[in-house]
Amino acid sequence: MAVTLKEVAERAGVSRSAVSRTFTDGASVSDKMRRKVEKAARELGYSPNALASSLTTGRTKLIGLISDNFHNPFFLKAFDVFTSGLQARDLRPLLVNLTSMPDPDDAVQMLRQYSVDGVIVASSTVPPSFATLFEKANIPAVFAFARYRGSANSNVVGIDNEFAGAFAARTLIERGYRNIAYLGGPQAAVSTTDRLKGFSAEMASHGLGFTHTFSGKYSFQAGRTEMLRLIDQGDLAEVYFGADDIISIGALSALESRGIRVPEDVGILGLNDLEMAGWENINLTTIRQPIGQIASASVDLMVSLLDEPGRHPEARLFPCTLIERGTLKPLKIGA
Amino acid sequence: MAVTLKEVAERAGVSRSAVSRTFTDGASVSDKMRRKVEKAARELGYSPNALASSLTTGRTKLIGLISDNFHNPFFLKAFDVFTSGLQARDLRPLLVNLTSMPDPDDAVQMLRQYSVDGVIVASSTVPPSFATLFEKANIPAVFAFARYRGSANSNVVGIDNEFAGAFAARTLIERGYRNIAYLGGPQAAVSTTDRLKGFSAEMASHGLGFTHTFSGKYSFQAGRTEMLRLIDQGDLAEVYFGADDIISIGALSALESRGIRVPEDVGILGLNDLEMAGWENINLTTIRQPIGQIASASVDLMVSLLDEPGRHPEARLFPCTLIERGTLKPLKIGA
DNA sequence: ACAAATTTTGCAACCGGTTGCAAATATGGA
DNA sequence: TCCATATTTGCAACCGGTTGCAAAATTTGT
Repeated sequence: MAVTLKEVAERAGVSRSAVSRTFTDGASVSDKMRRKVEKAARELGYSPNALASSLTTGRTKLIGLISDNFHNPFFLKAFDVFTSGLQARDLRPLLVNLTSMPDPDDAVQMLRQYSVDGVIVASSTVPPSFATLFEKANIPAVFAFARYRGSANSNVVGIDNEFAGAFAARTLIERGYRNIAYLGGPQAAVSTTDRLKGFSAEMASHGLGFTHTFSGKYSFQAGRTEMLRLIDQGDLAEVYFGADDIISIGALSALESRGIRVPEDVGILGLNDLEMAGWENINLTTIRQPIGQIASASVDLMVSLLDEPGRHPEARLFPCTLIERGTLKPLKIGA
Repeated sequence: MAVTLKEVAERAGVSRSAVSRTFTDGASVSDKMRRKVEKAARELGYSPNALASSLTTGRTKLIGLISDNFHNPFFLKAFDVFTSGLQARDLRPLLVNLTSMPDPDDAVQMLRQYSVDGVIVASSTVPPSFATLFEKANIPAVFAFARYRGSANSNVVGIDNEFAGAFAARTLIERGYRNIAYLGGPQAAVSTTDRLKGFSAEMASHGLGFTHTFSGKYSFQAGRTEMLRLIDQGDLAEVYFGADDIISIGALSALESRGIRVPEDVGILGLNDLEMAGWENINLTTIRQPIGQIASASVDLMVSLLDEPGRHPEARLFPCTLIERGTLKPLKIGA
């Protein structure tokens, strides 16, 4: 159907190799030849078949982009940066939606079949099997928004979730809160559990206890439902650290719908700094995770991995900062 | 690097064709043979190379998914449905972010090189060149959330934007509003201009005039900025139809930040019914565009196109419904 | 103008599969 | 049991490119 190299060669009256060479840069072709071939190619509307060439070159320029979070708006930004970053480097994202796969390991299998050059896993609820499966398949993998295992044995880009949890606890304590609670995302998400771990350690180091609960998903509804449950159960804490903005915004909505004032009656601290957190009608105080930087660094790391196959696994962690808005009582000056 | 068909054939002591056949269903292989081959394949960890086979079969099962809207959360939902729908049908989405391409036509070129079986264009600001380019390249294309041209000469799935605009006007007029304005998205988006067209016609048929302005993008900030401009310019209308929820929510935020009450001082009507529109802290009255259905129908249509190449172009349009929330004054009973 | 060095070109094998066709094997009927 | 028929298997060519190698053409030096 499509025009092939052979047809171009015939029309230009040259060998197939010659045509191939004019379309691979760095190959030796005379100007005369190049012009002849380009003319024929233009006339025929030829464009080389990337997949056929991948067969011999061993590179498809396909990068698997795996995610399982299509409910948190956070990922739209991430997708934007991932895709434009990959494209800018002449790589193409093959998107995999883990949510709708019966067995997550099928994703690995599928990406193998499509000979992707590498994989970016953008998820914090990723099955632990992934790292080893990709390693066994010899596919370089970058885990974005994932857990940093201390001894970096896989490529990780993100924040230090334990640190972020501790930072949250410290922030709340500094604000004078004592009756503090942790409102997590899904228990299966390493982001939620690691943040809890750091949060817990920091609380303990101040001699404070706290309660914690989980929402089933990283979604508005999950956060809202969980907070409604807490309200109905009575005995609210003075402040909640929601392990993600989308959870926190859901919680905020639950509080509002029950007439509980924020931050006067209950405080909320989020994490992420979603665009929505800054909307006037939400105005959530939160800890900022630099989403764009993380996505962008993940692509950079992927490219390094491709250039330098034997490379040591590396973790790239970014700092978090507090974004002061309206859902926490202010820091008392001089307190 | 990876295990090939040939190695499996050697280990199983059979021909390469035999191995190929056990992995393509509908091929004639005896049970004995199948078992032998599967055993060898399992031992070697073989998985067939989808790209190599595409070379002879002419099908890659790759579907280009083109979009240029990575700011409107609306698309996250769309992506979710697109990707899971495609996966469920054994197709793989190759994502293209138009925003970051210097020349949109490059996208077509790229997708040709990767021999995609089809393309889903999810955008309402798509260059008109696309339809013809894909047709010339003989790649079936579905335009989701796009303009329905009356005489369907391309495959379109979405809503009837002119009708939706008229519906909006009618709704506002029924509510007793007379000083009405239209707050559009980007002028380049056919969704914005078509909605305006229908809106305009309906207003005219009631003998009413109205003003309209555009926001540069479909984004919160664009809507907010434009509404701030309108406020500062003085002379606000009684009600605004925001051509998209994200624009409307931005406008809402602008009004709130200036102490203008909604719906008492100014009314807002959105379009889309984003998840956020339903959040208590936003509570936007809006016209619902069935995003999931549209995405899902787009995938269905794509599959039909693949099964039946000579098929006539078709438009699938979905109805819109009003979602009553808190940003419009109520319909007076018996009025 | 000629030989040596350099560049350009084409041949042919290969990448990892598929598939039409004919040979080989299995099945059924009498 | 033997032959006709149906099924399974392997051969070899092909899909659309790439690439090592040697032959052909060009450039360089003198």
